[in-house]
Amino acid sequence: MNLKPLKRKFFARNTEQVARELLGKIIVRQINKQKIMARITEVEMYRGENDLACHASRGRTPRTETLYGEPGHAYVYLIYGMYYCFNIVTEVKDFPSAVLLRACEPVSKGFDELSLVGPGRLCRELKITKELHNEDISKSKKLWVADDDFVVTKKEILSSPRIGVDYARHCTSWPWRFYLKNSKAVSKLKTGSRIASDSRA
DNA sequence: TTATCGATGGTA
DNA sequence: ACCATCGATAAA
Repeated sequence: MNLKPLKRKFFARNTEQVARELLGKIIVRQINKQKIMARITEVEMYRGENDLACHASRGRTPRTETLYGEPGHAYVYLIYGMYYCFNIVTEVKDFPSAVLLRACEPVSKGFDELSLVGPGRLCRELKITKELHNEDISKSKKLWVADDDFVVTKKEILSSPRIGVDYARHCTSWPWRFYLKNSKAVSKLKTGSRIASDSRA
């Protein structure tokens, strides 16, 4: 398994391309020499101030400063008072964009099949907290993404609207959620069935 | 099976 | 007053 970190160049590209290529990669979380690993199965992209679902849609604030910073840094924030969400900043400095990691399937032992599904659960299980906010994951010893030479073809990737952004008006329907068709470890909106627009290729 | 609700705190 | 969530519970 190739656990070398993806470099900044990987993240310094078009956000959709980065989002799609992150699928199948491995998140490595190292806590004193102990590595927890998980394969990315579901992501969402948030791009620019014109994306009403993006935290930067209301401009540059102390909170969103990291989104405007160098690509390859972690944007970690607290949601609903009790969960963290982990994003990776993309593109170029001063343009706010990132990819939210929504679900993984376990690579390390000791995880239930679905315990890493959902952005809040993923962070809880990988122990990603505000301590890692703004961490440079191209250089970090605590958190990075490894290529693992895992091959994902275009056909294996599906897209849908993003989850939980009903407030984002015309941006709500943008198909900026990407996930692996063949993975069980993707979030479901309603019990049993995947959401309607999941069928697009 | 689907719907609703409470926990809990940073942000603007 | 929101909110890129989750888990529990109730209703049907």
